[in-house]
Amino acid sequence: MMVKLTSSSLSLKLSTLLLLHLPSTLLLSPSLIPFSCLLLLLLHFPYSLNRNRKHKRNRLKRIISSTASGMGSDDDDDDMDVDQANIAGSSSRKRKRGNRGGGGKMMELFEGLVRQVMQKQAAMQRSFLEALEKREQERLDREEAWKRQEMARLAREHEVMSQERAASASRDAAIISLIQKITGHTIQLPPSLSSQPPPPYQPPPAVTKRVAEPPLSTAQSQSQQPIMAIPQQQILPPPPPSHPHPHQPEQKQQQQQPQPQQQEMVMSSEQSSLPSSSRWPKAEILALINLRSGMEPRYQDNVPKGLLWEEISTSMKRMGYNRNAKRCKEKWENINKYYKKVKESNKKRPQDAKTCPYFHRLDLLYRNKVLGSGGGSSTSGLPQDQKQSPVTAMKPPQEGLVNVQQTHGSASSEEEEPIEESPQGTEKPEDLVMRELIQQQQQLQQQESMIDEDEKSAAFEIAFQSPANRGGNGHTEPPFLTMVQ
DNA sequence: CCGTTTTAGAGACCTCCGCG
DNA sequence: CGCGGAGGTCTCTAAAACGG
Repeated sequence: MMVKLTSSSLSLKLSTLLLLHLPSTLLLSPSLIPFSCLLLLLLHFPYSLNRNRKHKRNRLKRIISSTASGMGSDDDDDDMDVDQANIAGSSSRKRKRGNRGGGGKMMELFEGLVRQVMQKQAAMQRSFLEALEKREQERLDREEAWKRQEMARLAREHEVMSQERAASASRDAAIISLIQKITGHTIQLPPSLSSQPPPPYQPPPAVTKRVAEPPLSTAQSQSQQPIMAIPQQQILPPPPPSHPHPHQPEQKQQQQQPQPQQQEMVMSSEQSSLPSSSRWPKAEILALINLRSGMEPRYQDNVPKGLLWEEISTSMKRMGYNRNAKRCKEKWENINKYYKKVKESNKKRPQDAKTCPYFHRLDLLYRNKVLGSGGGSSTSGLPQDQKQSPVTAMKPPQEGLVNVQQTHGSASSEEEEPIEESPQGTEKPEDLVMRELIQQQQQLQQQESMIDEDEKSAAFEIAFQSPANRGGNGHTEPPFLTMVQ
């Protein structure tokens, strides 16, 4: 009876302990599994006692006593002890002696075992929590280090940007002073640009995007100052109209106009490698207009036109376009013819002017009297608004400045007429180059007398450094500060 | 998406006219 | 009469438009 009570109370304790601790114990420590199996086996005993009380009471006593004696020496042999107790019925007399006081020992034994389990589990929980805390601390340390690195990087970038901005500002100042010295005019800088304080910080993605945009300018692209358009227009390249040697102006142009020529050469390289087809590529037409308009002043006298077209053909061949003089002359007449035809008919042309990209150039040439009565065309068919007096054709530098400011997107209706039908936003780089060339030629005639040779060459260099980098839409910055470097 | 049709741009050639 | 410029016309071609 005492054994029964003891067993039932012990089973209650063990079941509670097992419910509380056994799952985690089993999970955390595989070495404790045999011991847990023993506990489960012990939980089964009350049912057995209830079923066969009379028959199995002695048997239970034997089992418990044998188990207690066996577990004292070796925990691993618990199952074997139970089986041995069941089997060894013949040696019951020996085991009766050892049965006295077995309940108290078992209690102590199981309590000790439970305590061990709980201690082990607590130790494992502590180590687990310590590991978690350690990992969390490491993660926080890494985050802190990364934040510090990011802050340092941003600070470095900001500093570099500030330095670049300062350098470009100093270059601008030097160039503007030089231009003022050359031209004798005081340059009115746009207040938003001249007095613009540097922004406190620009996010790096925007800066990198802007730097990557202009393909030809590398170091100057950071300056991002449309200011540079002003000196470009006030400094004039000197293609001398009355030069004794007809070939030299083109050579000079090609030497001192590296970027536009490079552009055109790149554009024409794939075309010029092959014999020129019947169709004139756009770059070729533009080159023809450029050459023809550039030679116009030299052939206004009694010079035979055959020489002119031979020279143009030679220049075209130098640029990679294989066109003979007859073809050049024919093409020139055709484009003028078509231009006038369209102008007379007032036909609505598509704004993109994809098929006739040189219209605005011709428009400008006619308007500026670069192409006057000669040049394979007459102004008889032109609309009246395109006929201007030579006074308006020879614009002072300030008008050129206005023109370029329009080119760069600033809205100004002061010009007598929009340059052409195409909006400013769709203008292409070569168009800008051509327009600048024309304006430079006009302004040159005015300023030739007041510019000595050294200043002229310097101005020429400055002016021709930039046009190809100005981009077509006015969004890219004109990096004319290449000359400073 | 693909084939066909339409349309405008452009090349080539010719003729006419003015001028020296 | 030769030369240069202008005008006209034919033809080709590429892009746009359109329909199945």
